[in-house]
Amino acid sequence: MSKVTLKDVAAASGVSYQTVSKVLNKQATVSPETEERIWEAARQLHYRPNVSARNLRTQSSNLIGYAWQRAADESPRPILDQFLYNAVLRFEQAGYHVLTLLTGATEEMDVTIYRELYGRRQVEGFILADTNHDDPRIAYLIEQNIPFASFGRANDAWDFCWVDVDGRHGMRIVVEHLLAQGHRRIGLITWPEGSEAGAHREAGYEDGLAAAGIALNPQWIVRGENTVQTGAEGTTRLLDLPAGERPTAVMCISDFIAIGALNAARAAGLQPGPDIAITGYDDLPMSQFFHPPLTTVHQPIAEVSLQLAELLLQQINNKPIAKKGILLNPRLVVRESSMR
Amino acid sequence: MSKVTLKDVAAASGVSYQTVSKVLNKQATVSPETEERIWEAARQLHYRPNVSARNLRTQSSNLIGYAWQRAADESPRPILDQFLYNAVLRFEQAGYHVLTLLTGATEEMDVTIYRELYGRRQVEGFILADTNHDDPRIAYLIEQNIPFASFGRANDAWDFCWVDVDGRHGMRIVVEHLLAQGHRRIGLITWPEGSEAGAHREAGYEDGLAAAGIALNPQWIVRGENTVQTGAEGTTRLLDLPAGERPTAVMCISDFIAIGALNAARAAGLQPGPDIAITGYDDLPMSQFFHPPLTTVHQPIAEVSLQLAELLLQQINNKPIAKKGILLNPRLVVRESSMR
DNA sequence: ATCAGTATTGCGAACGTTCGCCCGAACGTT
DNA sequence: AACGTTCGGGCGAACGTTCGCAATACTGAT
Repeated sequence: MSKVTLKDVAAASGVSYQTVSKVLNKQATVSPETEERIWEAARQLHYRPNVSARNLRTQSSNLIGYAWQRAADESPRPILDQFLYNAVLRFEQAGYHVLTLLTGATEEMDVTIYRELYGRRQVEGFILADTNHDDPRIAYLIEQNIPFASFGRANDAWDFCWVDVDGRHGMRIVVEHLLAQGHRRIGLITWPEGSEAGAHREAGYEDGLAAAGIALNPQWIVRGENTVQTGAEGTTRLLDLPAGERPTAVMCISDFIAIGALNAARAAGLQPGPDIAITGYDDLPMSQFFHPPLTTVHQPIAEVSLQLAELLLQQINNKPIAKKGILLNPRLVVRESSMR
Repeated sequence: MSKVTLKDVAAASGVSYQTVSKVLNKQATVSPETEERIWEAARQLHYRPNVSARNLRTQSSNLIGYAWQRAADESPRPILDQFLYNAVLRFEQAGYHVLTLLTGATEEMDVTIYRELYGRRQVEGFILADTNHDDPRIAYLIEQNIPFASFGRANDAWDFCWVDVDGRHGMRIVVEHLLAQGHRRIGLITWPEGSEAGAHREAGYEDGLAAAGIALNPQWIVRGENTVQTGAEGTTRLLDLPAGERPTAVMCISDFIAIGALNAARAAGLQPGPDIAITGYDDLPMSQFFHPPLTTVHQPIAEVSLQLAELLLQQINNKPIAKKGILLNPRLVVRESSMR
């Protein structure tokens, strides 16, 4: 049971072990009889190639690294899990496996794990997520010329492979939907400044208002971490504005925040939908079951991971890459939380 | 930049490459000066050991396989993600990395992926989740004597390493809580028969009723897949029972089902909590933000993954194992959905 | 009968480590 | 002055593949 090698198969079928290797890799010109004999022996002995030996010889590993970033607050990220699932799916089709790494809290340390894994030839490339402006990981990977592709953009000047969902467009269509519902005073609960994705989505909010000729009111914008509590406190603050300035609709930059907004609105005696419109962003699996069901923006996650995998595989195999950056469109999902 | 090997470091420091290996692995008796010279050269040249070569020589891979099962309905499993995160954390501390595999829909095919990966010496062991009675994967791994540890039990007669959360106890404390609230007619919405975890939880439900001297009413038990819809339909069915038999409390076997129950109860004009008690199981991150917040059972997931990793590492390193099965206690989390 | 040409298979080498054993020199001991 | 001991380090071998080229046998044509 222990370990059967090429030599064992060779001995069993009466040829040299190198010939066995060639036959098993379908790159030999041998007589049909010996070929069958070899295959039969391999089957009988349950031969499996040793990946370490193969990798050493071929100077490859067929492994992709994906570093999982976990926020300090332990909040899970259903989006990323779905993302990971689909990426793994694509990579396995291409004969690659995915190594799941963990990345610490400190940004500086991040780079070491990429450096080590690639330096040791353990992985052939990386998939990144949760990227940000001036992301040190991206800077490092570009500089070292290490194959990678990221979910999310970074600095515009940097030249690398990425796939992103157009948050600017996503937020804009939310605004347009709310305008169509007759809303004129629209609040926004968003993340702290400094987030690349956040900046794009905020731009979409501004675009939408500007297109409708509505002047931006700074008091309509509230910031906080990506928590339910932020949504609750932000909504309370917006509702405390004087009647003439108080928003009749609240856009949240994530479903997580939106659920806090829903709760706070109800606590204030308002029924989300008829009394105040509330929208989210991400379309978490649960969001359709909130009370009321949440209007939100759905991102084509499966498509993102597919394209990302494609980009990375092309780099690894030195294929020409048509377009390094791919921007996908999200889709508005209207539910009761924004219907009068 | 390409690839610097032991020989390069040896040439730079004027010793044989085997000596460099020993020094870098801290198992050499050399003079302090040469040692420092070697380290310095390794640092300057950015030497990183080639894992394939090392693995080939040492007959190890320092890799653990974890096969991710995805339900056909695409529903994500936040619990499992949290589980995976903590397991990876522990393994990385021990110098292992985790390979994330995908497992198809068909149960038979499952075994091949385990067979291949272990046979090719790509991984040294496996972590399993979502186990069931007569699980073919477990049967195979036991038979082949492949190191593994599973989240969840299987057949009692099988001897293998597992960690589980005591669902029987979990459901029982829910019953006791409801009894204390004055409920006597308690419904149960559960999975289809044939689930190991389901059977344990159902037993806890029965235990609790029996201890209180309440006869089990078959009509109180409704079954369906693990979806929100099941919860909604099940609740409606329970509420349709004649007044004398109609449950005043509905226990759900998962939070997913419970959210459907909450919605259906409200749709029937009942306020969850005062009018009808509803409980879940799992304590999803979102559950505390439902409307009303959901009473549920919290599982010590981080502890589960820690113990699981420990069990697997002990097997791999041929350490003696004190206890092959570890049963952890869950914790009741009382929220408004079950408070009058 | 000789020769080129092709079909089949063998062989040496290399990928980059780790491990056990050997060897020379320096040391102190009897 | 001869003899173990220890220290510092070198050397051969092996882990299991893949790959290019060499070698043999067999085919058909001249």
